Amino acid sequence: MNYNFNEIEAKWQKYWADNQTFKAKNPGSPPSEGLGEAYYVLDMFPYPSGAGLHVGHPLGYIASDIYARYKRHKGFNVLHPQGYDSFGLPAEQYAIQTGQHPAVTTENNIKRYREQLDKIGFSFDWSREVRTSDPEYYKWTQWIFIQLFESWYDYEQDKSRAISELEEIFASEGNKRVKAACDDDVEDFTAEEWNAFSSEEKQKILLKYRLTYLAETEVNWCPQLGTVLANDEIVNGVSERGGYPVVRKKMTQWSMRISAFAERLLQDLDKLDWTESLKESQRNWIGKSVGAMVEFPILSFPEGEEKARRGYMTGGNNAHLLLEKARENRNSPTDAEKILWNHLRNKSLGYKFRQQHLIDDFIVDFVCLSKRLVLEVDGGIHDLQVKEDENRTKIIESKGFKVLRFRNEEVIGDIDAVLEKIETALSGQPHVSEKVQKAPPSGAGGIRVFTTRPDTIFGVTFMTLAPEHELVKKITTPEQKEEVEAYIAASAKRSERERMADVKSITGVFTGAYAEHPFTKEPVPIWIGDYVLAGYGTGAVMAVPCGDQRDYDFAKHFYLPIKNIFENADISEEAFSGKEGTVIANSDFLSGLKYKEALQKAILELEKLGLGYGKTNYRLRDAVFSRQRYWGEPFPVYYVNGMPQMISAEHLPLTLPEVEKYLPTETGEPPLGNSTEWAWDTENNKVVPNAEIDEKSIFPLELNTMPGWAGSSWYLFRYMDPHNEEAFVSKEAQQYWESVDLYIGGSEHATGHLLYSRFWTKFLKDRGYLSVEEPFKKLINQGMILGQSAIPYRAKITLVSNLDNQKDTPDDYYEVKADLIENSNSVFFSADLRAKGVRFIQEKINGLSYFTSMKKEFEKIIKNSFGLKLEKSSVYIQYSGFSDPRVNLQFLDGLSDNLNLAALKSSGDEELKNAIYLDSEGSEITDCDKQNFVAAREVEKMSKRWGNVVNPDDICEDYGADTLRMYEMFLGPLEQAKPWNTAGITGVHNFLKKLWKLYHSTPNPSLGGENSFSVSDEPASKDSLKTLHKTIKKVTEDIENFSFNTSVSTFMICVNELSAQNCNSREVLEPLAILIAPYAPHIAEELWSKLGYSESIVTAEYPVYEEKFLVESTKNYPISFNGKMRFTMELPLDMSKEEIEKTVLADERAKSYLSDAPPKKVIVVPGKIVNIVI
RNA sequence: GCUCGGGUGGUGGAAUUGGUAGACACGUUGGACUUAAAAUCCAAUGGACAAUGCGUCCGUACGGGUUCAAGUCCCGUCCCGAGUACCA
Repeated sequence: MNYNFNEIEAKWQKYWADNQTFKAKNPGSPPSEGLGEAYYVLDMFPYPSGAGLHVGHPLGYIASDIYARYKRHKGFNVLHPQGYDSFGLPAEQYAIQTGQHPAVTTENNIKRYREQLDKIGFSFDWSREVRTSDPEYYKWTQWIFIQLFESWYDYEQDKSRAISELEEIFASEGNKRVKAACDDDVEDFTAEEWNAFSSEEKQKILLKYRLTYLAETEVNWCPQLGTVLANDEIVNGVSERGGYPVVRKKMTQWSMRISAFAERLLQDLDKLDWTESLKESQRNWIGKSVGAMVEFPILSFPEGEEKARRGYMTGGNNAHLLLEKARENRNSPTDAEKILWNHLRNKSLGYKFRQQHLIDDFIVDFVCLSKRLVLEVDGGIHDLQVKEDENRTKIIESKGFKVLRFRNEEVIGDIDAVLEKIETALSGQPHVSEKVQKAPPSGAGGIRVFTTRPDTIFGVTFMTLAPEHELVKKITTPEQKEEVEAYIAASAKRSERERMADVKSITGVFTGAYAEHPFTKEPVPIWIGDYVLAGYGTGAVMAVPCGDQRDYDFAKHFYLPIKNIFENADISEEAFSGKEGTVIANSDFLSGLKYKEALQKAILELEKLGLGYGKTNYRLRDAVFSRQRYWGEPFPVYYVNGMPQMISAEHLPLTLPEVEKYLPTETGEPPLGNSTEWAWDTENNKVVPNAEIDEKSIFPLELNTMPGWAGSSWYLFRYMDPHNEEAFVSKEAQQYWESVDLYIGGSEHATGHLLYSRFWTKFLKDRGYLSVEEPFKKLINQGMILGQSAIPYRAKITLVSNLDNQKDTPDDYYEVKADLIENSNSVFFSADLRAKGVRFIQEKINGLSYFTSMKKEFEKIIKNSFGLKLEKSSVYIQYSGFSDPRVNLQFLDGLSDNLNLAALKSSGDEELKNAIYLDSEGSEITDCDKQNFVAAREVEKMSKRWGNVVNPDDICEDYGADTLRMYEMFLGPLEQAKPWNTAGITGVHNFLKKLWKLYHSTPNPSLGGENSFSVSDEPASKDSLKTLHKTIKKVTEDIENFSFNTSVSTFMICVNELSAQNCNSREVLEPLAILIAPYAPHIAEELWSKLGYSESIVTAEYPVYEEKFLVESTKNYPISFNGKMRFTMELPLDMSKEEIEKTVLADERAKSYLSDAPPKKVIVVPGKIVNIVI
């Protein structure tokens, strides 16, 4: 019998299906005893696309399948399910184009997927299959959504709680003391106020606390896809799917308050057995930064806004003039001022006072900022200005200050009485140290910035706002208005992409306004610049040019001052960004302090002033949860007076309605708006036609659907108890299986799916529905299997280099005539021409631009493509797109690299059709038959478009599933990306044939050459047992370390050795079959049944490694001289060090290396090595 | 820029705590079997020198260092890949 893999594999696949071999046992259902220890192995479930599987897809499934089967042999009750993430864009796009219902497309695709998967012999428990688009499944997705709606996040207890508990708190004590995750614009209210609110007002407020909430947010709108996208669905400023542009737009959307979980999501990463790089991605995404929120009061406003202001110095919208005046006043105080200052300075009264200080547009004589107390000393002339003084006092008091007025005589005559009055006033004023979270203390408003370096606050020389910052319009002076508006308009036009591509250019405009430095009280000019992002922090920065490179560049560019506040730092060329060990200088009370001390001190002082507080900022934003699509979970939501209401859980699922068109409606509503039956009857609890909406008992339903990650965020729990109609998972099942022990999937989900499902798991745990905090204990990212593509090198670039000036130009270059390049659409050149080193020279330099941002990329291309190293200053380019086009592999002549130009030119691609092709000599190809054009090969993603997809079905047909499984593992480490090369598969296939032969007798040609099964019951030889146990040891270690490639090698070595030993002893071949069963299950089953077993091999006990078979009495010692191995010697292992040394040195070969001189030193490591130093 | 991985034959890749570098396989070359091819089997295969063997030298991106001994540890440099990016 020969190894007929097709027959064997079909037979066992049928057997497994018929016998439900891989059905995992659940607690509660019979047989409930002896379940064994639970082990949960999960693959990321696939989206069933129309293209079917290629050989890259099963890689992770094979690895997890091997592990699952291994664990079964080890006696575990293994849960190894599979399902489909079956809601998604492609089916819907297809529906838009063809009108075919996405459910039909999806069903067909799933069928195809299942067929393909079945052929590979996975040990999935298909009785537990889930599909996210199945109403019985998404019923529970909707249910979880409702739970989120009914919850809020309590920072005090650091967990999610029921919204009813929050209502209780509001009713009994208002919201002041509640530390909850909520919207920014929540206003304080008391219990009385709360109780007096109408039901609608209450709902509005509660919405700001719910873990899923409806709010107008700035979203990423993708016009081409007609939907919004989450941050993780955008790659490089364009949509992940389709690569369409994305714009910012304000829309009312459902959001998930994932930001409330930021700290837990970050902290708990440490508990997980994930790769460091993956954890790092999540850390990056969460983006925690610790620092301070600081407020810079705004000093000046343009005329016209608050014109009525009067003071001793009116009309001053130029704060620096005021400040100059203040400085002047400080330098020439009146006698009374001098006396008073002597009593106030240095915190003599316990509080810090400042003199001649600017408040709004007024210079006051003295002020204690932390107590909001202003002292004025009036001289004689003020008698004439009583009215103006009153006015001035009023305005200052409106800013929250108390004003005390003294006359010169009072101060000079009885300073003690004056001081007493001041002390009384001070004690009567509240201490302003409250965090500046709510309205800023000065009524005029301030600019709030987030900084991680409050210690550098004395280095602030200007501020920069994002162009979109809401204050920009308010503070811009009339003189600057035109310029500022032009700048805002220009930067609004620039797309996200342009902004990213052009990182280096420095742009910005002065607003004309000034802010006040919280400590020095000096004016700080306010600029706008698009290096500041509206979306991060507060959209404003305090610029510290000496410590931040971007601020530094900005300052240099606009000739703004740069103040050095670091001891011994050279900032003449660039900013100094050192932290640890840095000593702050030139910074008032921070001078001489080290970074850490200064940081704390700065925050403390800011808090005292009421102008700042320590704050932790996260980059993680709340996730937008609405999609304007058809093919997704409907929200269980209807609207009463515009307020969202949940459909109660017992009426779920709310199933997707039928629509005629899958496009948005004419009025721009989502596709569900096309449905005529999409209203909710609250009396009968069912969906009714839209026409019946009366806003009394029948209300409109939500038109958006949920995003793709909704269903995938919790599916792991559904597998535990997939048919439960009472709950998404029973407590019993969940507590038995806990969470996923091993999760395998692609790294592209690092910041999407993996973060969201951690979030939902934590939430469900908080609310008591789960016993675990994290969904995936161990996670492995399988690398991608790549295909090959063919590339004609594009030469549509104009390059002028100063190569002529360089002495060492390559001899072997080829000149391509400039006019050839100029006159064509595209020029491609043969890969072998490129290899020679090509140089393009154009004589006329017309319209050349110099793009800094492209330069680096270009230099790389020149270097990689032409092997030329160019001086940085020598490259000038005219950009016209560098990407080389990919050509479908079908255009290659056979297996060669030669492009079939005739076929290519008759293809549909305009560019390729009209292009000029240069052969290896650099001349244009006119005769496609005689001249060759060589395409370059590149390793990249498999894609139907490029014809480089390898189908696993074909491999199974030609070599068998066992070969495919082992070969995919053999390719290299699981986590590494690697190119597919079908040629190499023969090695693995031959191995399986050899394995088969071990169990069969040598063919006898006279009997027709048929092998027959033949295993002897004779005891195995010592060597064979040694081989077996060596293999058990290594394979077990490898499997535990997920080093599947090396275990395949180990099997090969084992079979090679056993073949050489002519081993056919049952004692060895039976354990070997079990060892290999996880990898090549079909052949193992076949051999197992031939060995006489009627039961499947899948639960056969894993062989136990026994050391005694490996014990050696001798060791082949490598003998090295000065560390270089020269020869080996077979010596007994129990030989002592001294004896070894003696024996080795006595050896003839050793003598010849020593050439009679005694060795300097002899190192003997028993059992390892002997090294002789000469 | 930052973070995390890497850099070993013609190729994919092995190499426990530092201890015989290149396991295993592909490819290539030669041979056997065949009318022939395929399949199968055997042998060789890091490079250079020597070539009959004995051998010698050089070799894990590059330059240093530690050590009896370095692919492995330390310092510096270069390059590649992935993620992320005016993150204040």
